[in-house]
Amino acid sequence: MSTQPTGTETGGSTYRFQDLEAKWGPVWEELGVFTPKDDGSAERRYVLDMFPYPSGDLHMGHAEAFAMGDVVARYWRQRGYDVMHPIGWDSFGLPAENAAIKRNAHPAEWTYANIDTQAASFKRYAISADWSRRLHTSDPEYYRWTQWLFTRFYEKGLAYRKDHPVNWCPKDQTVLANEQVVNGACERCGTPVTKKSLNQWYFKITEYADRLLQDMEQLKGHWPERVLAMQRNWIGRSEGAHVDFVIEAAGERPEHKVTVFTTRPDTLHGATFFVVAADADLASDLVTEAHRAELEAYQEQVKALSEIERQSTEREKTGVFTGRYAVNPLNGEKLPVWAADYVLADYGTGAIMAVPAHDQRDLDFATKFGLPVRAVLDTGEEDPAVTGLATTGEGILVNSGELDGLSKAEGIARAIEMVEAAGTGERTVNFRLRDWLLSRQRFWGTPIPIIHCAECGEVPVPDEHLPVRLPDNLRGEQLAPKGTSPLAAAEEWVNVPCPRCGGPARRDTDTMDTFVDSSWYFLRFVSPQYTEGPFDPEAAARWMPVGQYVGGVEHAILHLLYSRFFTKVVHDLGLVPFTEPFSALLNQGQVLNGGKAMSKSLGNGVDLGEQLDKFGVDAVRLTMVFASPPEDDVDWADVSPSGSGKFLARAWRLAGDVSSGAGADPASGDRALRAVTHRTVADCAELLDSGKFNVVVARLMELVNATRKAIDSGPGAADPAVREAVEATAVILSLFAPYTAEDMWSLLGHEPAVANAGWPAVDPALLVQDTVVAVVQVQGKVRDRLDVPVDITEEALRELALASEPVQRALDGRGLRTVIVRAPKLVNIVPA
RNA sequence: GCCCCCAUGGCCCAAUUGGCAGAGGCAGGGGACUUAAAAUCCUUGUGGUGUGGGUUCGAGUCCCACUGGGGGCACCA
Repeated sequence: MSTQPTGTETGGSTYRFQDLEAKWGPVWEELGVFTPKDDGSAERRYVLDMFPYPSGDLHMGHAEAFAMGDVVARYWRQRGYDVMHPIGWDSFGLPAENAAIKRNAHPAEWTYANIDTQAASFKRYAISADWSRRLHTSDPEYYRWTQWLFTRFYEKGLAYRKDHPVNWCPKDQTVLANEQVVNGACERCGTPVTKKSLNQWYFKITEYADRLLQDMEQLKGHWPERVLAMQRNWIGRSEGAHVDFVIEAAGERPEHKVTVFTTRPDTLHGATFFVVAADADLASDLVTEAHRAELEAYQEQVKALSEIERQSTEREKTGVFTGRYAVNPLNGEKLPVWAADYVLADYGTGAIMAVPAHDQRDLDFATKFGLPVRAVLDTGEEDPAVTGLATTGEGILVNSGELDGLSKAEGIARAIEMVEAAGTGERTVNFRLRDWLLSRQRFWGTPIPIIHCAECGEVPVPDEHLPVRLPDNLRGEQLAPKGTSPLAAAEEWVNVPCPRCGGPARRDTDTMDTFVDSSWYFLRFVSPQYTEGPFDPEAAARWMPVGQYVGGVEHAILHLLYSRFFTKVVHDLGLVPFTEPFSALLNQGQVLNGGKAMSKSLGNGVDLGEQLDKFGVDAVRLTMVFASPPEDDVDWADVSPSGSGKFLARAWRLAGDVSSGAGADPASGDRALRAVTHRTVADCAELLDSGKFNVVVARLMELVNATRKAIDSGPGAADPAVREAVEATAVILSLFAPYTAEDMWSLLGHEPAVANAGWPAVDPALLVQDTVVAVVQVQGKVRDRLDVPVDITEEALRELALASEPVQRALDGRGLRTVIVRAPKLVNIVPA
């Protein structure tokens, strides 16, 4: 007899996942069961998985993430909500361009071919997506509105250009946002990043720093705490003061006012020198002619460092004297002004007052260059000048004039009052967050809709001329990175008349970072065919915010912060009533193999397609969900897709065994099995609401085991309670294993689709037990178990417990000190 | 260096939020069926919850310290 390696057989029928996948895929396709009604007949809910980048076919990571999102979508649908669960592609980006260069092709060819591959895989994977809302960010119909939004940002002053030292990836030949630099290297290719001074486009996300921080209050409890912590960290709010220092005139150089940011104004009297960022214009402005050559040599030296070297905290401090002196506004002391690279040009004001006694970096610098150290806060520790360790704790101010005797906190408050009174400073809040550098010198992205005119300057492309389409005549080598955008080479595309004056003008040749595209796609999904704007505001108000967002924690800062920013701007434009895009966030874990992330270099990759061929879609999906809590990593070496397959076969066989007719009244069925069924349904709902998907599967396995037992050695296959149990199993299983569940539903005599069967009703009467087992402890040790009525009184239970023979034996004649009674479950007797 | 999370049978993981440590699965042992095997079914768990303290009648759960693992930030003034 020939057997399928994965088939299991009983009573003449065999579970073959291949057959089920072939049978039900087309049926669902025809039914279109996953398009929301959007008619107000049910409460709307929006479930969204972070849309994929089309790099080849789907992989194990997609399989996990989308399995999780689909559990939520399918559960909510069973609960009767009108669920929107769309799918699309983040289809602009460098890999397509690199592939095009290599194959002398257009990036669109590679991109759309991969999208087709992934779309087919998603269908096989039975994601309950609404395919009618499908979008691709590289479609002109989409990026038209990315450009439209850019124009709105521009009009509000939230998109601007500036000359600034930027992160430059020498390999990708493009600039990078701060968020895309990881440990001094390009997050995409790992190449050490260098600095380059360029004129680039920025979004003024810093203007929203406070709101991005404040509004996280709404997300608490619904977003993973660590994501909120990372964003908080990234925004980096710090309270302190701006203090003005006057730089004395020196020879040909006039007097100059420089503001510093400090979190420790209480230590103003401890400032012994002053430092400006070496790479800031300020350094060159201040330096005297006598010191200019030295500064310039130093600046060259700084520029030559890679970001990795520059960020090393091991590195010795370097710097040069500028020949100038700053006057301490509090005590009139003259402080030498140095230029150094440990002060950052783009944090605070790019200049600091150095207090070596109470700041380790300043102390290291002072030690290196023989500058004085003066402690002004007595912390009870040894003198930093002697130990080389700056003191940063609490203490009492000394050597600080009228601040003497105050605590650190009092000193900070008083010092701010003093500079404010003197008009030389003010309380302020500073953020670590920098503006978002959005322009890229590459081809395959959204063109920046700006025209540069010699007469009119920057002129936005009028809305009615959008989209600014990418030229389609560039391919292969013409797209090779050369440090300027390949678009610049498309002369007939670049040269256009100025929309304002009609004179000769040139298009901006940079494209947008793909994170711009993905910062609003969740809005486009609410009305993907809308032509009057990026989205229909009414549809957005109906569907948004997203009720459950699912994706990897690698986007904790980048995508999620940018999307929050975009949503706030769109809110300020009056287009949406809400200020946060994602009410709840689930970060699914990674799929590992043998304790490590799958990677080509380790050779431990697992191919999703092979797994699906071998075990079936349902078994792979079930394995992903059952392996661990959703947010934990899944190690493919530790799990058993074949075990999942066995369970599915076991569940499926139940449906074939049911011998009562569809519609049989369960009321007459076996009460014990009914109680298990209803308990399971009730518990699963609670578990799904709290995201414990793995436990739901475990509970479902229990139900299947109980049902098997009922058929084989209980009331038998004809008992209506068995049908009730199997129907509940099919519905719950449909969240994880849609093919198997659908076939069970069909075997039970129902029409498709089980996805719309509705969550089983729970009869509360079946959840209450009339007796429970009460545990009787003596000194915390279990001595007896009593069958008692659930509603037993404390007194009655106490009496029963004390009367128990094993308890009396354990007490051994000792008297009672305390008896704790928690009716009906527990009695703890403490002997005297 | 700073911050956050985690630690339960050989492994992946539950434990109604302070009340009997073990639900589910994997692996392993035993058995039924079979000429045999596969498949299927039945059956099988002293590890006391990383370590040391503490609170409590009672701690996997709360508090403190430590160890181990994972993650984030890191010249941010």
